Amino acid sequence: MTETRPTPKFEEDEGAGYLRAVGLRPTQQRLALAGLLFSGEDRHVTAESLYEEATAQGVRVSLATVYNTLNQFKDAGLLREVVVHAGKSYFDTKTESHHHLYDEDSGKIEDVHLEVDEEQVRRKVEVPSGKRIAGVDIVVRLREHKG
Amino acid sequence: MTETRPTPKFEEDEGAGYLRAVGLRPTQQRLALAGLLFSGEDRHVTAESLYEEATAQGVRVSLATVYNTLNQFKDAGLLREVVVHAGKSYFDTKTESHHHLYDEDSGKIEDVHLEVDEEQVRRKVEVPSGKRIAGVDIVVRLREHKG
DNA sequence: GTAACTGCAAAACTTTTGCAACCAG
DNA sequence: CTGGTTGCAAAAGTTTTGCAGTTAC
Repeated sequence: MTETRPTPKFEEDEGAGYLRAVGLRPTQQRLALAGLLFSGEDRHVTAESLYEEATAQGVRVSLATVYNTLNQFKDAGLLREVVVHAGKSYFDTKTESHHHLYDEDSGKIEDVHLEVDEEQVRRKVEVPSGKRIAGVDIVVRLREHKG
Repeated sequence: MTETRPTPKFEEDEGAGYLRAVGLRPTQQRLALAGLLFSGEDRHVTAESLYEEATAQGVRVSLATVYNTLNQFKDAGLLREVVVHAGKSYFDTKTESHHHLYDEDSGKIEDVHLEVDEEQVRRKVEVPSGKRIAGVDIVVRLREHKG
């Protein structure tokens, strides 16, 4: 790998291999959605927002397939789910450890890097036997100053 | 503060004042639900779980009213919402700063006390003008060890 | 008495699912 | 070909809402 520029995780002409590598058949819809998700900057999407984006670009895909695809990508480790609102699922293309800023008024999510002592968390928390810590999520909630 | 015994926030015979203090008319349903929520230990409920509990005790209340009441209590500051799952709203009777352990398999929530340097968070985060940090929530997710 | 509140059912949303048609290999 | 995928519509699950009737004060 020649790391001279921000390497996109996904290349239009080799998307098929990218999906096969995680056990997913590279279908038209998956390739198109992966292209939207992984070709550029890291991003946060909802099923609805990705569906609208795909549709706007002329990609023929159903909302149900977007939901299914997002969940498949999540299970394959290509996406992370971000839980910030009880009524909506957000997905983040950045899978490395980081945390989130959530604007409760607009619904916008941004990444924030906080040094969390995961070791401190592991020491503080009594993990029941048979269980493991699947993740530590921090959400910083923003609201308008006036109520 | 004389903290010699676990002071219930809510006393059956003075629940009315407790609700009036936050601007809510003490109706039968609100008194009954407040009794369930605030008479004993701190607890975590969903609308559904509280509705079932109330119904089991013979309290006549509708699910819609439980939803409305939980949201009114939240707005009044008597409850905190805990967002751990995109498809369900949880409410916590403990309103002081603390964090949560969430078992993704069973859906159970427990409190966990982590010393988070809120000041560090405030320094790290660029708060847009007109916005304030409404809260910093940490969720430690537990899953079964085998996948 | 009257405004606030409740109950019910319906509506609104988000997400999942069943199944016939379709497509990748 | 053949099984994995997709699309559609329907179903499922949670939460909100409209409105007539009830209740607190």
